[in-house]
Amino acid sequence: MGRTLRALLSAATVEVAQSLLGCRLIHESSDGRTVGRVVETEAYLSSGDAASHSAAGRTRRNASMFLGPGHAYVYLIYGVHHCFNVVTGPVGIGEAVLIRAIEPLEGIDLMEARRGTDRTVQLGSGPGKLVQALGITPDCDGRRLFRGALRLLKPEPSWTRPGIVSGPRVGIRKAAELPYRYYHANCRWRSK
DNA sequence: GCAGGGATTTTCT
DNA sequence: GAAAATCCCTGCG
Repeated sequence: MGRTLRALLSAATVEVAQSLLGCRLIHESSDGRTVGRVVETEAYLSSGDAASHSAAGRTRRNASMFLGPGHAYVYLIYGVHHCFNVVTGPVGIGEAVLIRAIEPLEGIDLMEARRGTDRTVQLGSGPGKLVQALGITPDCDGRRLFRGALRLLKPEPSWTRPGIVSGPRVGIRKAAELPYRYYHANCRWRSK
């Protein structure tokens, strides 16, 4: 047996960002069940990372980043969209992995209805898009991801991981040179 | 196909 | 006042 999900999420954040690739993100809502496979992530650290929301300390908005491994951090971006992160690092430290893209696996009809498109490739190819497709809402912020309506699962044992590529993070100016974005090579589901 | 701009809230300077 | 871990629509070719 490999590591438990709990152990996997307790590793160093840049390692978790890579281990999360291939994991499944499941949301059971009153509308139905949707499942996506994580294919693109970004790590945000607690020190030496000016782009991290935790860089200036704890605020009401980023409080969930400090709750410890396996919590959800959901925040509003550009006043319009929400982004979903998996909190990492010890309690009180303030690190997280932004989920930037998923491959739709189950509940694709529901995802298309939520997104208002029948273009399956665009259901999860961006951090705001996947939040909308999975029906993740701000009240998911701070919740634990090991059980409950919104949860993470490790990849199926039969699943084989494609090669992992890293590069600069997207949409930031500070610390933009740090190669903390990870994604599967040759993956049609990642963001553009 | 690609560039440009609007939406709209929180945070920091 | 401006930037921000974004997305979508428009106009133009």
